[in-house]
Order: sequence, then structure tokens, then C-alpha cells
Amino acid sequence: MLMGLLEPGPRSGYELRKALLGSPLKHFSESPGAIYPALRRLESNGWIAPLSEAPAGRGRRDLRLTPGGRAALVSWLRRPVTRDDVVWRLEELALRFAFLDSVLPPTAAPRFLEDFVKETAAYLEELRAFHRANAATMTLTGRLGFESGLALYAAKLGWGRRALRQLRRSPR
Amino acid sequence: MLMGLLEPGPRSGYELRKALLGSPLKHFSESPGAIYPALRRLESNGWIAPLSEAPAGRGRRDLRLTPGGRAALVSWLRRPVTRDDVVWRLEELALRFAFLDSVLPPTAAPRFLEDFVKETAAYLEELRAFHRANAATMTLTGRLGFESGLALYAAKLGWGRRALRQLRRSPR
DNA sequence: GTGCACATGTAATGTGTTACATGATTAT
DNA sequence: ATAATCATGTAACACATTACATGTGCAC
Repeated sequence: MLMGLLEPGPRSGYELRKALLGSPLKHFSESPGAIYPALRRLESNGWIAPLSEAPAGRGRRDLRLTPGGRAALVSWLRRPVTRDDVVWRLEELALRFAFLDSVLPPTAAPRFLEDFVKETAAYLEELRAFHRANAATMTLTGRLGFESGLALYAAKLGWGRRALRQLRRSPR
Repeated sequence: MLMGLLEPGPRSGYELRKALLGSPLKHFSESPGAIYPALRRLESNGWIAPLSEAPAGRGRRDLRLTPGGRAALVSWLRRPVTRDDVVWRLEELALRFAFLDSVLPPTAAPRFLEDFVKETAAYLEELRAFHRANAATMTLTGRLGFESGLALYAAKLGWGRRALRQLRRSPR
């Protein structure tokens, strides 16, 4: 995510943090204790680098994406959507999708959505089968709680289909 | 979650793990490296205890909820639903709700849902306001990705309202 | 020259992940 | 006896959280 935010141009860690604080969607950490160490790790991987080599001690430090970092970002965004992504990392998928068209060609987004819709539809069918088989044995709130998961995946599937239609109507 | 699963009666760590593996909804870890250390922590807190005091070396070890553990479980389930829960811990909320009626009196579930609906509706309105204000400046997939978050919270809100109506029709 | 926001960090702690190890029990 | 499955665990590593610390630059 940090590299995706650096893609349009260099920014400081503080600005990256402000960008996260500015979004009302809170699926990822925005604490300095997570962000600054993460930036150091990206730097020691050679994926980002300070804009000016001057040591500068403390104080503002602008960071840019290196060519290697861009390649790593691209390979993250290119990863096919798998069942495991849908089951375990649903919000990371939304994040990947959001960065898609600032880094990859416009064909990438519909391809992503096709995979997403396919995997989500299959998984939702599994959830419904489980519900049919086990609803009778569950407690009342246990069953309703499970149905909250069903509602979540049904909504994500609906979103994926709508988004796909929209992309096809306006392919830009 | 582990204490909630132990509430109906003593079970071994392996059985708890099988219960997690058996659910198609995967919002929480089911790895032995997470479960067994967590059980040890609960044990050292005095919240769970082995059923038989015999050392037993290796091999099956059945665990039961202690009175203190039950109290901790109850206080977790009784916690009011806050905005922060909705924003940061949506799936933990679904889990808490699922355990509600096996531990608390039947009035707890509608109260939970009233708070949930109120907080979720307010948050969803914030998300929509942000969308109105910023959709024009976003990239195409950036905007659609944000709308996937909108769809998620709209679905959870709809679920909460339906569940509340259902509880009121059949108060048991 | 002092307060305040800007900007970056660190230390302690807890815990999840991955991969591996090992003992116990049952069936063949 | 042996294999498979039951059952519990550990070690190395990475990382998030919380709370705190510290320097920088500007406005008044």
C-alpha cells in the first residue's frame, strides 16, 4: 500500500500517514509505529529510496519508488485473484484493485474483476451449502451471525458484477 | 472465541481447532501455532483449566471454562458496540454476536443490534459524504474500490436491520 | 524566545505465521 | 509391528500496538 501511494510521486512518511488518516475506510494500520518501520524495511529492500542523499539528520525525508520497487508493486498488483485471497484477504483485494489503473494498463481491471466474481461466486455457493446443512443445528444468534458473513460476500459479489459492467460500458 | 467455544462444555485444543477448520468462514486464525499458545495464555490467566489435574505428559488434554473465564467471556460479550468496533473490528463484532445467546439472556441480542445499526448507519453516512466530496478526484478503480467498502457496510447495515426484525418477530 | 504543529522515530511487549518435531492411540 | 491419525507443541521470525521521546521550523 505504501508503495502504491508513492507511485504518483515522492512523499514523506508523514504525508503517507496523513493520506491514511484522511480516508474514512480503516482496514489497515495508520500508526507511526507501523508505518515508519515499514518504510525502513522497504528501503532496506531497495524498493524505495530517499529523494536527496543528504543525511539530513532528523526532519522531513521525502521518499521515492525505485525501479525495483515499481516492479515489486506491479507484481503484487498482477497476482491472479485466488480463492484464498477471497476467503482470507478480502480487504487486501479491494486495496489492490484500487491501485490497479494507476500502475497497470486498462485491461487489468476487468481481468481482475472476472477472476474476483468467479472465485467469490464459487465461495458464496459453499457458504450457502454450509448454511443449508447446518442452520437447523445452530443457536439463533449463531445462525444470524453466519448470515452476516453471507451478506458480506453476497454484497462483494454484487459489487464485482456492477463494477465489471461499468468498466465494460466505459472502457476508457 | 476459544472461551466461547468452551462454554457449552470441556473440549481439547484439537477439537477447538477442528471446530475452526470446519467453518467455511475464515476471519480468524486456525493455525496450531496460534491456538495452542493462546490456550496456554488463557490458562495462565486462570480463565480456562485442564479437566483432570493429572499431568498426562503429552496426549489429549480437555479444557474447561473456569468461573473467572466465564466472567471474562460475559464482559467481552456485554461490551457496548462502539463506532471503533464498526470501523476497525467488524468481523469481531459478528463473532461476538454469534456467541451472544449461548451466554447472555435473550434481551442482549436486540440491544446489540440496535447499537450496531445505529453506529453502522452513522458511519455509512460518513462514507457516503466522503464519496460525494472526493469521487470526482479519484482514479476509476480507486473510486470503484472505495465503493466496494460502501457496499460492504451497506450490506452489514441491511443485515442488522433484518436480524433485528427477525428477533422481534420471534422473541423466544 | 517560546509555543505549537510538523516530522520522525524507538522500546517494550505481545502475538501471528511458518515450518517442523514429537508423543499417543488405534486399526491392520 | 507398522502405519496412519490423533494431539500437542516449539523455534525462528516478522510485525503491530502502545506509549513515549525527540528534533525542526515557523509564527507571534
